Amino acid sequence: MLKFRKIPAETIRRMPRYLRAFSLLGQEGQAYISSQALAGQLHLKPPQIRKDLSYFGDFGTRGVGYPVSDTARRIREILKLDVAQKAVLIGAGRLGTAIASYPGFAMFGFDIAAIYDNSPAKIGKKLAGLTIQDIQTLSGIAEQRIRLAILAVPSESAQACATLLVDAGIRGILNLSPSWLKVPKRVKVVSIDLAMELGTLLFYL
Amino acid sequence: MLKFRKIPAETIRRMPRYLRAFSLLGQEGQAYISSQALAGQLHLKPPQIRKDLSYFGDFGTRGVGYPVSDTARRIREILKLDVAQKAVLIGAGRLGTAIASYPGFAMFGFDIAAIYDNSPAKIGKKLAGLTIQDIQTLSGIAEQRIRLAILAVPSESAQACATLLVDAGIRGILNLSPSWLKVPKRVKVVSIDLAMELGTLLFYL
DNA sequence: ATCAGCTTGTGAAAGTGAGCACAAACACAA
DNA sequence: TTGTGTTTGTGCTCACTTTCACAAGCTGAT
Repeated sequence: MLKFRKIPAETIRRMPRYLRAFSLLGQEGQAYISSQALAGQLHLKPPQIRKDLSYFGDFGTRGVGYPVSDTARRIREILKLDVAQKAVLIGAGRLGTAIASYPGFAMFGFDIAAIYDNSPAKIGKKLAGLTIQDIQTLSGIAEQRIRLAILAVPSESAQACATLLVDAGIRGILNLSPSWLKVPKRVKVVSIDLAMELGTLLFYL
Repeated sequence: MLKFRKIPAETIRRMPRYLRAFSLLGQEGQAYISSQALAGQLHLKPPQIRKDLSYFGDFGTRGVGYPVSDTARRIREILKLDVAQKAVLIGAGRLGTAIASYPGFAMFGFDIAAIYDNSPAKIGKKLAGLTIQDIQTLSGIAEQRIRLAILAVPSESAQACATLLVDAGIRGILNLSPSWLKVPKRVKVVSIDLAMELGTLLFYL
């Protein structure tokens, strides 16, 4: 039964990992998997997986485990990946190029629908099958119903781009620069800071 | 006074952000900054900053704040960045190329000293001033005293590369593929999973 | 139908981290 | 020297997260 208690942020973060695991198991033709077996693969504890999934309803069958394809489908719905999600990529530099062709997005039915940059040298060129467009024309994406953006620009330009994105109606930003973006509360930002992770590594060295 | 209590992992993760902030303030010529002013910049609460720094000793002066250049220097020591840290990059694909020229590393005195790949088409070519070497010759890095590796290969190859790295004496791995690496306990792994962050974003959309 | 063997879902406990509130300490003015 | 205003360092409390332990429920064999 679906609970109304608040779902922990950490649980949400793990859901894509579960989805990946269930998708892979489905491709291998496995019909069921127990929390214990899955925990072995993902290097988590079994109760954590059970509790995480239970926040969204009763996924499993006692004595049997979790039905692989059905659970994968339900997690896709939870993450809104049952419908193809379009995203816009800002920045066609080296990082943007890498992102544009990142194979990991495809598995999630994730689709980069447009690429923007501010460099005249890049505008008009092709990248991953898309024509790089002028960032000044960004407001045009409003009609395309794109709600997500991936921001792969230097940190100096990050805030300016973020403001443009918000004005263009974007609802979520994946920020790959080490800067904090000031956006309205309705817009969700997730930042990945390479140096931050590297620092962790160095300390424990 | 230096505490002997265990330092929270989350504190460690924030240290590189503090270092970046103090470095920038130093370049601007500011001599002191209070936890309140710094909290405003980093979007944290002042007590968090004070508590984080206090784990490593008494950095500040009451009534004045934190001495910018001195604190930056001490954080560099804590993160072992007072000596230039060499790292090896595995994977010269699009992501590897982006990493090789990522400007964020330079600020931290971080130095990519060698690049390896398994593709005959890439071996021998130049990337960011370095010649791409055959991954089969990876054991050669042992003499160079490189302790860190950045793993930018497809997830299928990640575990095989990680094993090679461990055998070559690497102590820390920054894993950019969405896979869990099985390594001896003495080796520290930090993974960045783009799809995981994206999933978070989608849920809150 | 009953029982043994698993596995899920979950209340409660333990562990971890964040934020408040205040004493201690410093600078500067009178 | 004393007083005012500021800022750090930290004990304590609250909130969040993980883990345990076990009842409830399913399967297949006897």
